[in-house]
Amino acid sequence: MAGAKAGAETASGDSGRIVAALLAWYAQHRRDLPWRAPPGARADPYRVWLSEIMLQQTTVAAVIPYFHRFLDRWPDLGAFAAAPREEVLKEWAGLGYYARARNLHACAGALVARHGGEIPRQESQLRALPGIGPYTAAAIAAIAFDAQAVPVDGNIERVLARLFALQAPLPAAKREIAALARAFLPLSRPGDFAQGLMDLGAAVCTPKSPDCARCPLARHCRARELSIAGDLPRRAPRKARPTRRACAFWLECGGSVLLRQREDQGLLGAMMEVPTGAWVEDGGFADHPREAPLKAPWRRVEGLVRHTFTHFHLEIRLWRADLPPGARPGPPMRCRWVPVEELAGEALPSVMRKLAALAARSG
DNA sequence: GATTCGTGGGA
DNA sequence: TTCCCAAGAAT
Repeated sequence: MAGAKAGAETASGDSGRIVAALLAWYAQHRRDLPWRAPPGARADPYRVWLSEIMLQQTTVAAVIPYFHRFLDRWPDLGAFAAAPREEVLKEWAGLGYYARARNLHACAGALVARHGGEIPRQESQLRALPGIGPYTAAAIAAIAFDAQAVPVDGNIERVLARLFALQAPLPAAKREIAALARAFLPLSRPGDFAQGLMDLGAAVCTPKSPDCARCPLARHCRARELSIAGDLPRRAPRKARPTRRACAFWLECGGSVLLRQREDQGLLGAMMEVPTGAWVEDGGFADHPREAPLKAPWRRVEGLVRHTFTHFHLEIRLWRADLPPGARPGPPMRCRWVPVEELAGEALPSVMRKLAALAARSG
C-alpha cells in the first residue's frame, strides 16, 4: 500500500484542482445519454439502476437500444417488478451475461419485498441486492442520489492509473486504485464527478491512444509526464482460449421448431437453445446424431457455426430433421414447439440465433 | 485471488 | 485473423 499512500498524498495536494477541472470539462462535454437527466437535475433511480446493470462490461452503444426497449415496455419499477422473468429474458436476449437479467428480475422482487418498491439510497443497502456489487452500488448512490460514493469502473481505473502512473498490473491493483479514488472525497457533486471521470475515460483517456492534448487533467497526469499514458493500466496476461465442439439439432414440424430451456445456472442460464449435445473441449464432431433429443430422420447441415465466448471458442455442427405436420411429438423435458415466425421474440442468445440463421439457409 | 460469465466493434 | 476489451458480479 506504499504506492497508494504516496498517490493519495499527491492527490490531496491537487485533488481540488483536479475535481474542478473535471467538473468544468464535464459541463461542456457530457454525453447526452437516455438514462441521464438534464444538467443540474437528478436522474430517475429506476433508470440509473437499469442502465448500470446493462452497462456492466457492456458498451454504451450496445446498451442504448436495449435500454429504450426496456423503458418503453416497463416505464417504471412497478411495471418492471410485475414482469414475468421469461419476458425479461426475452428482452435481454443478445445483450449477454444473462445472470444480469436473472438478477435484475430477482432484484426487482427484492425491492418490492424489502424496500417498498423503491430503490434505496444507501450504498450498503444497494450492495445487498442481487446483481449489485461494489461498483454498481456506488454508482447508483452517487448518480441517482448524489451520495458520497466513488464508483470505480474500468474507465475510472484507467484514468486514475494514468493520473498517478500506477505500474502495478490489474486486477491486483484494484484495491490501490479504489483507495486513490476515495482520496477525492468529500465531493460537492459525487454523481457528476463519477460520470465526468467515466466520460473522460470513454472520450479522451481511451485505452489505446489517449488524446492527452484534449485532456483537462493533462497538467496533473504523471503518466503523460512520463509518456506512458497509452501503456497504462498494465494488465496481467490472459490465458489462451480453447475450442469446444458440439452438435445441435434443428427439428421442424408444421412450421414450428423444437427449442429447449437451458439449466437455470451457468452459461446462457435459463435462456432458450436449439437443443445441443455435450460441448467437448478438444473433441471432434460425432458422425451420428446420437445426442438428438428425439428420434427423427436427421441429416447433416452443411457449414459450421462459430462463436467465441469469454473463455472459449465454440464450433457447432448442425443436424436437421423435418417431420410431417401431423406427426408432431410431445416436447421432451424442458422443450417447447415454437413457430419459426416467432423465433425473433424468443429468449435466444446470439449463438443460438446463428444456428437459426444456418437452419433457415438449409431449409 | 482465480474463474466463470456474452457480445460486437475496432485496431 | 486475431486480439482487445466495455459503466463487474458471483462463486
